[in-house]
Amino acid sequence: MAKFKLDEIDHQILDMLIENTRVPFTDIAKNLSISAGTIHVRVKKMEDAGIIKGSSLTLDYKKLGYSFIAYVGIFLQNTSQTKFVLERINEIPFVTVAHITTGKFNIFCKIRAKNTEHAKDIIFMLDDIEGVYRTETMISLEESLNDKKRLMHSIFNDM
Amino acid sequence: MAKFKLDEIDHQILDMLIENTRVPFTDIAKNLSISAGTIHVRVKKMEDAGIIKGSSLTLDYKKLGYSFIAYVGIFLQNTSQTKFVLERINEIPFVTVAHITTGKFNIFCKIRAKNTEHAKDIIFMLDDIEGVYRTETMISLEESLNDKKRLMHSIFNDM
DNA sequence: GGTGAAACTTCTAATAA
DNA sequence: TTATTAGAAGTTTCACC
Repeated sequence: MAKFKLDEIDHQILDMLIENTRVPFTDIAKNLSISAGTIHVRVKKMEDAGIIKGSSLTLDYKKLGYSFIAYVGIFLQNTSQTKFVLERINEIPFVTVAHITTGKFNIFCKIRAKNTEHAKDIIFMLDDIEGVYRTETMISLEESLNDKKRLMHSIFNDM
Repeated sequence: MAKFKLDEIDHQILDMLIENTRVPFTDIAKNLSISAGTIHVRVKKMEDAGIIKGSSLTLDYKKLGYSFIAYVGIFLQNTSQTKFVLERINEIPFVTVAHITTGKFNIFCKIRAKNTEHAKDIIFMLDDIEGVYRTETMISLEESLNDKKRLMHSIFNDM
């Protein structure tokens, strides 16, 4: 996958959009002292290049009653079942992300649940998938998300 | 944390905004056959309630040259150092999320790097934090993200 | 590459129902 | 709570640097 070249202006545009995707292009334009038309063209270019894949809301799942997070490591009976099991896992909506991994586990996923009771149901669903040998759960007591903007700065300064 | 009540209309508004935060309110209004003003009021209400915490871009990190993902489990010498170590971890921009966990590890984090060489540097940084006893790395060979919209449907239908 | 202005679209807040 | 409305604001295109 080729590395796409972003210049300082692209980077500053991304910086503002990362914080708030609905910030008006006119505001970005004022901030960077360039025209709104240019912002539009550059954002479009980054979208066309696939750098910007989309945008999404950040929701407060705790307020929605989903405050339980856990990671579940999955051991398979046989690695040939990886694809099949992964597909089954992805059918469970409360699994937010799944990885095929090297190391201890064959598959590794993150779940978001209402509470321990609900998490238990989800883990049992994972255990019940054909080909799953056993699972190992790590409950998150506290999540701390890192700043996306800071990651982008690091990426950018490395280019 | 109280569970916030969303009705069917709120839910459908979120559905559209989750897919694309810049979708015009007039489009949402047309889709739901209600006025754009109402969309505006409802979105504002969800923002005020903190349900919508913000919005962010989905970027293609692979295209930016960052295709390496790994999870790192951290064992501490002493759990009293948890807060201190977590703070040091959060200073590393390539750590995208960190959790205090029960189970095998004391702290568990996800890193995003350019390649194995770069990942090695990050893991060494983690190892070098005062209070870290040892780390265990799981490399992601393939990541599959679950659909946010589907999670919201499950949450919504459960209300 | 970028600008600036025109034409078009969307937002937002006040008012009314 | 929702709809309407109208002025303000934002987006997008395009001729021209």
